[in-house]
Amino acid sequence: MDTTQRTDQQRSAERRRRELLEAADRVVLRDGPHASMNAIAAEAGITKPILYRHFGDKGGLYAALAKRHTDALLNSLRAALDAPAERRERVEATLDTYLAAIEARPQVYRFLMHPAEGSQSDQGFDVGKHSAPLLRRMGEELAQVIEERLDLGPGSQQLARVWGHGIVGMMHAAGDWWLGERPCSRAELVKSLADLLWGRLAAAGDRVGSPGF
Amino acid sequence: MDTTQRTDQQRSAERRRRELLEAADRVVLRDGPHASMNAIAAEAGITKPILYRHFGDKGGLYAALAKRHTDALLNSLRAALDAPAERRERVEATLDTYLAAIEARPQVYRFLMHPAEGSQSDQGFDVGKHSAPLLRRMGEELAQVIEERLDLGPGSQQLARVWGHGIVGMMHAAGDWWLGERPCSRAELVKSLADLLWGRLAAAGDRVGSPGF
DNA sequence: CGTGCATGTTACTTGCGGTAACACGAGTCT
DNA sequence: AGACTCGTGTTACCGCAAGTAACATGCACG
Repeated sequence: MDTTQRTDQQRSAERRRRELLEAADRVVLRDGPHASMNAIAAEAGITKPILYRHFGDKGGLYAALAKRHTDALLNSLRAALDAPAERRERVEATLDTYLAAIEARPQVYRFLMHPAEGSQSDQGFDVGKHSAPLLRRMGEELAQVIEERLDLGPGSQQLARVWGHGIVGMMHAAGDWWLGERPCSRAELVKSLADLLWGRLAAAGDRVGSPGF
Repeated sequence: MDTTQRTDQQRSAERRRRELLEAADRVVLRDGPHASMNAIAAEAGITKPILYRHFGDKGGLYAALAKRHTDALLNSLRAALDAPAERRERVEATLDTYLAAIEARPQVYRFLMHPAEGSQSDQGFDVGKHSAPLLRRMGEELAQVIEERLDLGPGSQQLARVWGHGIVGMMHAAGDWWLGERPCSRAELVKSLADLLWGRLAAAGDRVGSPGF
């Protein structure tokens, strides 16, 4: 039978693919996202064309690589998001999980936000493709949780999606800035962001010099 | 005197530089951020080395190009942010201004978020550099406004910066997603985001199936 | 044995960023 | 006037990375 054959070959190919991905991971984490295919192939102990046979092109490799890390991070976030605790606690835990992840492995994080290399087309208007898939997936995921758990009245689905992407973007941008400047501890950052989401911006009083109008 | 000479030459050089920037602008808007230096030079009616004499390298050209658009956008945003109106109105006006800008010229917007090409180093850890300067500048600007206008108690400066970057990130991510999928009108998006900032997330009730516990 | 077929290689093409070397024109100094 | 400088422009090249073609090898199956 050729089915057993094929599965054997498939297994072998998948194992090989995983090895290649791990090698690529090492190189990308060492040299940054601009690592060359030659370097990755060398790290894996082989030569370029094999990479191309496995992943098509550089974009394919990077997509596969990104998927691993993205899946891992999303799993952590889901755990924090679904924990049996109060809403504020869950929000803070999720923020903290994300920030801890990007703090622990900045290169991974940087790579994930960066797949703007091997993309195709670039024709005209396909905006919204360059923003990392990680952000989109996190946004959709969060939107789903929001919509499942919160009672938002009419138009809830759309509102949840806006909020999902918005909150993820807030987390991302603040984290990016924080990682660069380290102006405060992670816990302080988490609390500040949660306060923002809890409406402290709207609740704060005006300063003396600017009375309303 | 050579001063008058020099100023003449400077004037001429600056005019030339502006012409080159406009040509580059046309090409980048037509071909996307991956436009080649050759293409830009051709559009300007000259050849590569001149571009390099004026801008150093591709990163320099892109930085100069980005600065123009960034300055323009920031001016619009400042106007909306400083308008004599209530806080909620100002926030909505600012969001709307930003979204209108990226809606009107997606390519410009895409380019501004994209200067990950001509960057240097890429050594190890300089995370926080790849995120577009536009986002950073917007974040700092907003932080300043927040800190000037709001009474946030102790630690206000730090809090304002976190919020500035966070809000800008929220606006950016939501705008990026919205521009790609167009799930609703601009006005609806603005209102949803403002609601988020006004604490509606914290105020919303739980859905039936998940009673906290 | 020969026939597939996956895996691996060397060697090449193409295209881009960046640079060196040379050429022309206009104003300046003596 | 002639030499000198200096900004502007060119052609032709280097180095490097993505991607591909063509060839080699090991191994199963008939």
